[in-house]
Amino acid sequence: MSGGSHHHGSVDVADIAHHVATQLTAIGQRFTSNRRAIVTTLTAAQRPLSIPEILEDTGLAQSSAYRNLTVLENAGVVVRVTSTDEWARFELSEDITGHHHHMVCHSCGFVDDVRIPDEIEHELDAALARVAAKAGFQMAHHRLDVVGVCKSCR
Amino acid sequence: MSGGSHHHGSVDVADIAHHVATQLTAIGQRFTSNRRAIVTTLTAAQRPLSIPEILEDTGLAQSSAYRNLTVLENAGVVVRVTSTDEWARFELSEDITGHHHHMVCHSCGFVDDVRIPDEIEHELDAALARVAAKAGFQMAHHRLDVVGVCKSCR
DNA sequence: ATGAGTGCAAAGGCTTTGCATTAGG
DNA sequence: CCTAATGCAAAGCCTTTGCACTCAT
Repeated sequence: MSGGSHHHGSVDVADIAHHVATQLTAIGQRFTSNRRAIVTTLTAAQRPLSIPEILEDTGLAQSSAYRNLTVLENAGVVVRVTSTDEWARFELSEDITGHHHHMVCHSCGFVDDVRIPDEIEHELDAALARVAAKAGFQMAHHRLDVVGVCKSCR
Repeated sequence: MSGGSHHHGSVDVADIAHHVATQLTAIGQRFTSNRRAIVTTLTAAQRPLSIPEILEDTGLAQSSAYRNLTVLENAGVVVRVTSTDEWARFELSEDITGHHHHMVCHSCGFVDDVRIPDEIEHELDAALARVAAKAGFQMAHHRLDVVGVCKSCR
């Protein structure tokens, strides 16, 4: 409801639901209450969440969580994030949150969002596209993680 | 034996075995023939390999591969790399190969090494350390992947 | 001889899938 | 009504572990 405007290319928080509904409709899927619950939880978290965290917050069945997250992933509104532990994490796509990167805790697997200056971002992206193309690789996007120790594990 | 000198901070290829032996000894482990086979395979590959690839190349039992890779990881000479598929990949540590990043194929999971100009690397590292610290995160290192489509999948 | 390493098979743990039931259009 | 979604339980799949055997010191 409030405080979402510090994201770079994000849609306004109040429009997230509408955006998600549109994306789901586009692939012939409904915006059910469970899917709404997941989106609400992810929106509030402002960071990638693990399945246990999502289940605790939404009360969904495990299989429903996995299945709906897959649907939301196919709709392009959720992405799967890799941490250092054995759990997958899920967050809203950059269409919604704006481009950002992650800090992952090597000790507990906690993941938080982080943003770097646009100038460095652009330089980096250009350099990556260049070296990738030289290797016959067609770049879609880049992933950048800070690996380290989080506040609570220090 | 030849052509390893283009790595940035790498040890000479001929010294890898010696380096690995030293690292293993330091943690009270032996440099067995299976471990030597894994190191040889990873050295030749010049890119992160999956377990099936390692097994095919070395003929090891699956459990031996996993166990020895864990030992080599603890010795600091092998690192586990995340791709887009369900398989873990393993490669020699940057102590041996020099600092680099990865291009991962979103279609088949193939991973190859890639390097970016030092200047950008340093800028990036400084920026990351800065924003991480501001968030109470102690950065150990960064991970940077190009995600896209590899030569064979285009 | 003696402890580490090896390989086979079984178990673990996250994720996916089958199936009967429920709910939304 | 009728298809999609849900939840429980079971199955899958990568990875780890138990255990007996082998090898190196």
